[in-house]
Amino acid sequence: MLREQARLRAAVLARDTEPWQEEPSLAGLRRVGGVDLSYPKGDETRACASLVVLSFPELQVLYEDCRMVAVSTPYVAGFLAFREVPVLVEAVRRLQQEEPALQPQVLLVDGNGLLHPRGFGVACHLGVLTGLPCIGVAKNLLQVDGLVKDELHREQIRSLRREGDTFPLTGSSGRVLGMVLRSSKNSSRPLYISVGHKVCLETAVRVVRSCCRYRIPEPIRQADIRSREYIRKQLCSPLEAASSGPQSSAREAELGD
DNA sequence: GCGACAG
DNA sequence: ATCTTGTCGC
Repeated sequence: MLREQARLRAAVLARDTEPWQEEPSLAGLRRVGGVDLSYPKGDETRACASLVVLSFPELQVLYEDCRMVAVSTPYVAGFLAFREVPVLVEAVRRLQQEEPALQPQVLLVDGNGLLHPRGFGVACHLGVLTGLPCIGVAKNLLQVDGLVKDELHREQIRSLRREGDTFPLTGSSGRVLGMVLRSSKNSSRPLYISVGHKVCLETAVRVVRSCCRYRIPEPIRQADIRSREYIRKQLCSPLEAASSGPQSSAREAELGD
């Protein structure tokens, strides 16, 4: 997996590539996508993956795809992409095939982009494999390249008084790996924004800010709501499967031999 | 052994 | 990620 990350990392573009990104007002941006996965509590093999596309700047849901999928790899810190990206790439392909006109101009991804142990988080990974501009949006700081959640960091967070306030995350390497953003006037908990693919950090922060009705940007929030609701329902309704039992592969495997 | 550990 | 209720505030 290390080899694979290094190979794909070479294809990451950390700068803007589209006309609307040159516009401080984001004029020309019409569709923003969001992805998220939710997991049933005990099950390590399945998940509900959802991809939504919202209109911009209205933030109305134009497209939604939410379904149970099989996940192959377990979650390992630093390798989240290997667990979540495969099914998300499938979701993007379905969208491109079934509703090409609703293709998002940028995708908000749960997790980090360049703010990663090897500079290639899930937002970069998904971006490279889909070719879509991606932005990493993490709810927690991944301590990397000298960045730590010490008292100084907490003080910097306290200094973010108004929504939209930010401060850069500069690693000991001198590189700015991401931006801490206060996305809501209500919550003092910030968001950790980083470049995923084909978007510069400044544009990334601008987009996320413009998508926040609450702390979590609307595209990701809508994807999150849908996937966890799907899990919640199917977790509370194994009752109605009792009437006509067509599924009995487990019993066949037992008695068959 | 101790602490970290996106989702 | 998931386990979990009420509660305080606008």
